Amino acid sequence: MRSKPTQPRMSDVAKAAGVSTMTVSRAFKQDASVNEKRRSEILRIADEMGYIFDKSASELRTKRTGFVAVTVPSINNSNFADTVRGLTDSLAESGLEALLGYTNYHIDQEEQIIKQLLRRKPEAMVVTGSTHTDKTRSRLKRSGIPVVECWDEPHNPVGYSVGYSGAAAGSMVADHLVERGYKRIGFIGGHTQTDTRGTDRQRGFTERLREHGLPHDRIISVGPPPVGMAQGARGAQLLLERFPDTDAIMCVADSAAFGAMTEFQRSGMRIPDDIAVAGFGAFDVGAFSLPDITTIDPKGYAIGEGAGRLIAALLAGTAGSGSGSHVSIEPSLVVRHST
Amino acid sequence: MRSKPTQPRMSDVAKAAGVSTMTVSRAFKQDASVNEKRRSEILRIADEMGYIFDKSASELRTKRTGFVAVTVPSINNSNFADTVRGLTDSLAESGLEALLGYTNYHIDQEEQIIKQLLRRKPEAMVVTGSTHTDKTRSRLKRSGIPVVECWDEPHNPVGYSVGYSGAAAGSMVADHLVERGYKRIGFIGGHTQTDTRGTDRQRGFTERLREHGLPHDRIISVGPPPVGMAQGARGAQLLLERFPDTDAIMCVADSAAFGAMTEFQRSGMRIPDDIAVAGFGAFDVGAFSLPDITTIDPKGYAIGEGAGRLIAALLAGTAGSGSGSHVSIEPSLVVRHST
DNA sequence: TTGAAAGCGGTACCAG
DNA sequence: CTGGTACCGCTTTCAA
Repeated sequence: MRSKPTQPRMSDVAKAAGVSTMTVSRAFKQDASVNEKRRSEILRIADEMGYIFDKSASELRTKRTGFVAVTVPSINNSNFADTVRGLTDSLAESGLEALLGYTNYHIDQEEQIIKQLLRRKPEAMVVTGSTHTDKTRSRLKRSGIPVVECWDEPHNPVGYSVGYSGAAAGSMVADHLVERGYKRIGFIGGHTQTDTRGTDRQRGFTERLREHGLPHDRIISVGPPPVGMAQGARGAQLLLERFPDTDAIMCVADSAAFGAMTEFQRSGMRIPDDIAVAGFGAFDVGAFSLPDITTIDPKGYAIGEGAGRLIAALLAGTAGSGSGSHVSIEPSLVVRHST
Repeated sequence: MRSKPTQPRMSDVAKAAGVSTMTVSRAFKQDASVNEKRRSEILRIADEMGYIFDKSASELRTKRTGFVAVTVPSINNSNFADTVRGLTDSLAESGLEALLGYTNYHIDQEEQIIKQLLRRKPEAMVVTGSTHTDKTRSRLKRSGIPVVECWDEPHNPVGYSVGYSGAAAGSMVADHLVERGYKRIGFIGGHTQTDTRGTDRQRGFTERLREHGLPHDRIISVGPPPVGMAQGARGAQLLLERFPDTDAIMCVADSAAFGAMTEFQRSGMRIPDDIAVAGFGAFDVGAFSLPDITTIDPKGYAIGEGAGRLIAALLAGTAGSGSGSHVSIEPSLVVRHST
């Protein structure tokens, strides 16, 4: 039985190496001036002792944490996963890490998560969407660090933003369906209150239908996000009950589109002959399904990458314009066989 | 223009509230003894000043960070997402947070991530799988904190573990296919070197085929993980080239199974009449596809929950048995129409 | 290139 | 219930 299983500190390493604590500290820095031979010797000894650098102590003294906090609604969504990858990759180039929190699509949970993350003093903050509680907004504004809102084009931005207009994306799909000759077109989405980005798409979609002089009231709401396959299937049932002569629908996400499409197929309908189906998000499932599903590619990786680059520039003081600037990422229509 | 935009410290709040720093510190703790009226007053003032508690300083002094580090291969996989949810939920009951890192299915990346996470002094560490670099193993062992390996039944455990035998899961599927009368059965999976958990399933699967006296060499390897829909589709093509008379396959994951199944369907084959398809993971896509896909439910949420409870017990000193104990989560077969 | 001392912002500990 | 003091482990600063 060992007497004291306490972790070694930097001073313990210093003692073992016969140098001062400062020299050990320098040995652990990239560019500090230490005798090279001595440095490798120190690192060897530290490793041997099982020394683990204490980030809390370092952070307290340097006031640099080297990380960016990120909040996403869900960790199981390929769009947000792409954004996190893009962000992680681009931040890595500046030696920054990303620390992830997830909100479950609830702005109240977001408030808690952001509060906790801010206590760790991130160098910048990336959040998803532009709908936040008042407390969150004021905390972010007062935090003194760069804030980037992703996946949206905020009307009332907290700071910077990287994304696209969800409404514009919705109208792209509407135009496409109208061009294809569909006349009785519906939309399946989530609750207007909670699925805020989905509601933007819906608004752009139905608004454009109206401009084309088509009915735009065939809207099915299937509950709070995430709007997945089960919700899409349920939405398809509701649509057939309420608007049985619908000839095309857009779903708020590809997962829902797949759920709806397979539900239609189960009831004997053919896609797109009996009903056309479009989605959003360019998820894998819509690329491999039978038929494959027309969708919008929102460029999730590019959004994350853009946010990461913006932050790197801001922290390096290389930023161009002033606060509140927006980086636009243009989504693209991907036409496939379901329409 | 303000002169000094520095964030207020606890002592600033104390000054503003006319109390000592200690009293403010106590006001911020759950169960500390402070005059209730004074406490709410202090919290109000702190909020008004935009004070943000400094976790680094607190951690340094208390040596408690209140978080558990978790590494998962991918953030875009519903199985791991379930585990993270289960873990987060159960840790929350003990007032602990989960901090997430992801490894991209690479043990070298895992080594880096774990090194970084350990510097933040987590109270415990949850990792996915039981394959790690030697450095990672020794770091984890020397860290002095509880370590839980998830999603596996390690032969050579680092500490605790919560999961199931991948091989046993594989044999369940083999038994099912044999029972259904299939004779020429294949497997589509990832590289043996990198897709370690998938390889466990494959071993159990082919081993059981051998025990049934059936051919067990119809193995298609489609590259490193993640083995998704594209890989499944490619695997289906390769299978038809190499073993055209195959009458059933298991895929290492439902995503791959869906990719393979739709590829078969595109080439005119019917499922399960021309070929049966089974997957693994109980992903949504296999529940809504046409036909729906027979799979194994690995109970990802339960794994996370189990790990969280184990950690909570260990940190509270309420743990039962000694080091190296394993919590078994039994996966279940979900029979659907694709077999 | 190296070392000594002070201090980052909280909290353990002890006194009142 | 409240306050004073020392100190957590590392790094800034200054001197050698």
